[in-house]
Amino acid sequence: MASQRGEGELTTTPLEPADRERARAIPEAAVARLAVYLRVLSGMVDQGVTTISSEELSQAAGVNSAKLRKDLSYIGSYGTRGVGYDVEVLVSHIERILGLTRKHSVAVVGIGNLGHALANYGGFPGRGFPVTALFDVDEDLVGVPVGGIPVNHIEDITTVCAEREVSIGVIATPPPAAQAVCDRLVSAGVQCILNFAPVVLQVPDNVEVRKVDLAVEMQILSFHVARRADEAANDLVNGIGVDGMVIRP
Amino acid sequence: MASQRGEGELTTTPLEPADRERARAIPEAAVARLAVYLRVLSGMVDQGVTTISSEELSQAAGVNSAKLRKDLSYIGSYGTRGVGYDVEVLVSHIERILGLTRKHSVAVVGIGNLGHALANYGGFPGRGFPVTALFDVDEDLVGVPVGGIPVNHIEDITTVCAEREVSIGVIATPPPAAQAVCDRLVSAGVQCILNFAPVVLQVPDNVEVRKVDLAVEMQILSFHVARRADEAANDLVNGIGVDGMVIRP
DNA sequence: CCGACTTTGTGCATGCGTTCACAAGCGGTA
DNA sequence: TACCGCTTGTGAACGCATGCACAAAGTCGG
Ligand SMILES: NC(=O)c1ccc[n+]([C@@H]2O[C@H](COP(=O)([O-])OP(=O)(O)OC[C@H]3O[C@@H](n4cnc5c(N)ncnc54)[C@H](O)[C@@H]3O)[C@@H](O)[C@H]2O)c1
Ligand SMILES: NC(=O)c1ccc[n+]([C@@H]2O[C@H](COP(=O)([O-])OP(=O)(O)OC[C@H]3O[C@@H](n4cnc5c(N)ncnc54)[C@H](O)[C@@H]3O)[C@@H](O)[C@H]2O)c1
Repeated sequence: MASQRGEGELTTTPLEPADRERARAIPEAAVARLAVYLRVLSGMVDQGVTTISSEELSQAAGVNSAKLRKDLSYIGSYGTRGVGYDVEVLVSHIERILGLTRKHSVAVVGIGNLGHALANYGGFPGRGFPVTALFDVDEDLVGVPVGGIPVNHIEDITTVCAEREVSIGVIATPPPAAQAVCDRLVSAGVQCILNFAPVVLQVPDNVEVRKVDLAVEMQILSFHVARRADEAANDLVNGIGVDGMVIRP
Repeated sequence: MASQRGEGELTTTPLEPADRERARAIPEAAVARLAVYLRVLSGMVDQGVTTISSEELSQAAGVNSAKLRKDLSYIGSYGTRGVGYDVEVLVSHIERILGLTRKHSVAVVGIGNLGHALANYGGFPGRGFPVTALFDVDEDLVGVPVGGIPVNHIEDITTVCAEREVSIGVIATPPPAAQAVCDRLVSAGVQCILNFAPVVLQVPDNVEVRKVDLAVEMQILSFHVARRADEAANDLVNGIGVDGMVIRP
């Protein structure tokens, strides 16, 4: 079912066989960083920077320069030794590898607190992710435009997603509704899902899910506070003050 | 400066020496999963489940059962062979390791689209993360209550953060303001920052930053679509149809 | 009390990701 | 053209995380 629109997508920007091999091999972690490099590089273009070294770019992106070079090497050799990288060339290659040569239409499901924020957010279209459809179960919301797009009823999800060629579905419903919404997105042919609801979604193999769980993020931060406070306590009993000074040498 | 409130925190829930060693050794990836297990287990408690096996819990959390057991082993041996884990015991141990035995007061900076959603969100307080302070630079917003809390002016950040013992700062301002806001949070003594602005923040070593970058998440999804479409194209030229059937054997 | 059955906890192998360190390559200069 | 200094690209080593497979340790029925 999901492959119905598949053939149409094959016509966009065919990759060279060599690139194909590489794309398969890029580690997930490197992909995430490539997206960050892309953002930094876009800023460079705006500032009129034409060339950048791995050292400079790695600083701006907050990573090790060796890691940066390795990440870039996954997508090919587009630098000039002794000089650095041509910013625009790098941008276009990263965009190509990340599949940003075509637009990815986004649907948001659940137009509550978070859904409103997402729909109103101006940052996505400019980066190739136009929000083209909004869905909610609340009759009072249906028809109301949010961020310029009228809310559709969740029942119409299959038709509307097909019409607008939605490729990414964002789930911003309460947790109990998330799995059902996910199932509907999947049967509407959406293969990429970004989930804000704190639940583990079950999906078929051909669907990619990423989750954003703010409570988990905070708990990780909490863990580090606790660990740090504990190390301080530990150091204290070992005769080292909290500011690093030795109390009783 | 950040250590001013440090000593007060040392009094909360001292860990046993054995736990201390363990806490230091827990891999970051495992910490993130422990938070997920905790959420799932909390749901189990509500359903009246008293005991759970690693197999069941791993299913519910969407991970491999061996990995789950290894993760749990980082925090100690609290299971019963042949039976499984006592849900409540496990909950309390994970909470202890994650430092959730004390509340972590949260401040949100930048009360725009996203800041409003965060301030109105009811999910944080119940998980030990009460939002106790809101800040914005916009005079029209100052004094207006959002989610029950009046917005303070950004200039008052140091005083207010100290008063309300803020331990986590959330940045939801436009990107150009993020680094300045971050610096102010840091000098106000906040050691944990959750950043929604798509910029790389520079912070001292004793401050922990986590970022949530939705555009990056979408680009990762985009990469997978591209890779998949490409594999399909590849299979096609090798004589395999998009639905997996061989066309010309 | 015993033996069969269940499930944990972990040693070990494997694979992935990071980092180091340097040869190869390029531009500039004399 | 030949040399010099700079930066890339990557082989190789290391460390961390994952998953397997099984001994150890417990429960439960008889
Ligand atoms: N607001 C936040 O800052 C925040 C933070 C972290 C996580 N989350 C998570 O994001 C999700 C949304 O949060 P929120 O604060 O926007 O909630 P909300 O209650 O404000 O909005 C939920 C919306 O989903 C709609 N909805 C409910 N069932 C639906 C269904 N079956 N199909 C379509 N729409 C449906 C509701 O009508 C409502 O408009 C929740 O799962 C929440 O846990 C939110
Ligand atoms: N809205 C979203 O769904 C979304 C999605 C992804 C990322 N983001 C990011 O989150 C951030 C906030 O997005 P938003 O849509 O809420 O923006 P917004 O423009 O709606 O709100 C920003 C708020 O920050 C305030 N502000 C500006 N400078 C400030 C300063 N120096 N100190 C304190 N407050 C200040 C503004 O007054 C405004 O109220 C942005 O960086 C954006 O890129 C937002």
